[in-house]
Amino acid sequence: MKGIRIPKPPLFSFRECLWFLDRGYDDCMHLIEGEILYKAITGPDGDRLVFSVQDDGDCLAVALLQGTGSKKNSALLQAYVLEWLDMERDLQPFYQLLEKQPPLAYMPRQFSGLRLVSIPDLYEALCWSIIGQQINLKFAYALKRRLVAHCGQALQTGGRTLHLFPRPEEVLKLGPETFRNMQYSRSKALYVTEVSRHFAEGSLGKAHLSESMTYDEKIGLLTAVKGIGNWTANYALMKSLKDMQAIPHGDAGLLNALLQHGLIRDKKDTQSYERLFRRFKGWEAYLVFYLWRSLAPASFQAE
DNA sequence: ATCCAGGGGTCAC
DNA sequence: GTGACCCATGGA
Repeated sequence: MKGIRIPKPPLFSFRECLWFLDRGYDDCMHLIEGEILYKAITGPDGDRLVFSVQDDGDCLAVALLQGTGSKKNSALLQAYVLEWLDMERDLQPFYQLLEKQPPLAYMPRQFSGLRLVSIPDLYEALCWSIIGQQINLKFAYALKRRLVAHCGQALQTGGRTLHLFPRPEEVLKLGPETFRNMQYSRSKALYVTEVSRHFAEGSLGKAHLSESMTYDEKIGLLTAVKGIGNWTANYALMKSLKDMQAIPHGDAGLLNALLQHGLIRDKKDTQSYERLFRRFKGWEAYLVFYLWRSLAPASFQAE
């Protein structure tokens, strides 16, 4: 297969996306070397693919490093990258809204071209959001790495190791002792198991959250699962289904960012909170993502 | 030492 | 519907 070239849309910055993926945490689901991004995914027929993405002028260059170079896989990779880096969205209306809010007006310039980097695999997104509940991110990434190392598949390519997120069936094989050894709390272990069971049984999946459903219906479906609360449901809708209405209400980082920008007086200032999000109707998830972006430690701010 | 981290469940009122 | 409490661990 020849490499794929994907034209970059306006207001797209691979560097900003790369910055997000490499913002100082030890994420085991991709690898970054210099300006090259590596990832492994599983195709619909179980094909395991390793690929790289890098900037190439007015395009992104995607190269298949491991797996069958079929036309089908080529199309799959292209679709995956488009979705992963949210390349098919016109950010112009969002930037216009930001510019109307003085505390946020710097964002279109400072974070220009940053896309909502997603987690296309809903199962992975839900597991990750459960793992990340309440604990600091560094510890959360360590917990994820242990789970992936324990029951995910590792692919070796040219001296690099890329991991596939475990299948729910693999996670269901883990006993309580294994989770405890990985420093999962009993609740976390239970919630991850519950989600795995639903996916393994086919009672939950992306197909259950069709685009014809309303936002409230999707939230209701997700929060019916033990361990998925309002925050987690919204996080998953935002990061996996890219539902622009999704807001992880109560999120500590979100509230801190709003405070820092003077957009709310305190963490109970629901009036200002709701007024702000009303102004960003249709772009709520992007606003949250950009606010999170603004929280980056100075050492990881882009130059 | 104390509080907070990209929360959620449970139970009392 | 709201509030207190627990879970578990690491970082500041």
